[in-house]
Amino acid sequence: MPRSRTMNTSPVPVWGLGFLLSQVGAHAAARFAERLVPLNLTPPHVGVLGVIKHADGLSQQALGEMLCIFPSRLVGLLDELEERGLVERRDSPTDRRAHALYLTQAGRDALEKIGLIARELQDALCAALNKSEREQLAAFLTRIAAQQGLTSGVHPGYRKLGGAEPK
Amino acid sequence: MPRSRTMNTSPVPVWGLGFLLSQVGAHAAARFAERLVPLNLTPPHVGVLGVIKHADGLSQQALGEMLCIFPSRLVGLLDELEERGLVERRDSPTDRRAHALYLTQAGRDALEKIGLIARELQDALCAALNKSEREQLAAFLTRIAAQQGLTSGVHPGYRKLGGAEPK
DNA sequence: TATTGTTATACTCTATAACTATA
DNA sequence: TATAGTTATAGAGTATAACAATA
Repeated sequence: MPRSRTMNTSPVPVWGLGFLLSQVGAHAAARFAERLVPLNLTPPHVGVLGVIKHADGLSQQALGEMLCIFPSRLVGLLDELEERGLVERRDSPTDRRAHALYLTQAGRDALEKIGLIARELQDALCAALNKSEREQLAAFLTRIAAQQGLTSGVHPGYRKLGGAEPK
Repeated sequence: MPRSRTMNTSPVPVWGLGFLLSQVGAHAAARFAERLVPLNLTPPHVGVLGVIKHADGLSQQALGEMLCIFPSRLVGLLDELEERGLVERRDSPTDRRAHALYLTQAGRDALEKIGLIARELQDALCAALNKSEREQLAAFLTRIAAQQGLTSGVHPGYRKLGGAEPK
């Protein structure tokens, strides 16, 4: 009886594709967080920056809904980003209760660096795959994400509660 | 200029394959945890059960090293599994300080149910892919996991600190 | 003196609730 | 009366440190 080509040398059972997705995904997330440390940022910070970049002037309320982050949590994240000079809270022109969020130049620069980090990480993670395999993998994951109702750019790890989607 | 087939309808930027892996992986993990709730178990519990099944009689020390879990944390996890009647702490025959860990019949039954849950989840997660695509995806992820030094069955989420591998 | 498992404590992250000021 | 943002508080999960029994 022939052994399978990918022999299991581990002391523990294999839980299938679900486990594999989760395992590799957690690894990717950990490596990303690691590479953000020199920038003094965390993945949720990056999520916030990314949304503001593409929706300049939005309110904290709107931002929280997009990322499924509680308003109270956003306060801290934005405080940190503002301290570091990456984000500005301006007064909303239409509602004196609300803030309008903007990236500073430093914020845009940081996003550039983050994009570079993400590309380097992608290369490192996919070292085992050639170009066409990477494209296939991306296509598979994109289809899964779409079918599962995941929103592009919204990480379940930002979420409040069980990973609900933004409205 | 033709639009790509997988149009990005999101309010936020796409961070590439690393983000996609992490996003889909976190989703898979959340859905798995969700399906474990009726069994009154969490993913770390499952990791522990899986290792004990394949290394009956091992010590807490050894178990912790395999899963990269701190001994003090293991105490709580094992307390819960013992309370639920899934695991037994017997006296080690060779070292009166140590415990030898064993699954009960209920523990083995629970692992059966968990296996079923994992297979159902896999089907749900991969609804967008046909059989051969799932196999390709599994092959890609297995290669990535191997190249990245991940140990089969050891989830980075169990880990102490930055996702180090077991010795 | 080192190691096994335990307990007690602290720390990090996130959610909940209460509050202020506007609308 | 409801909403935007804030503050204060609490909870979950995990790491660190100190400890008793045994090696």
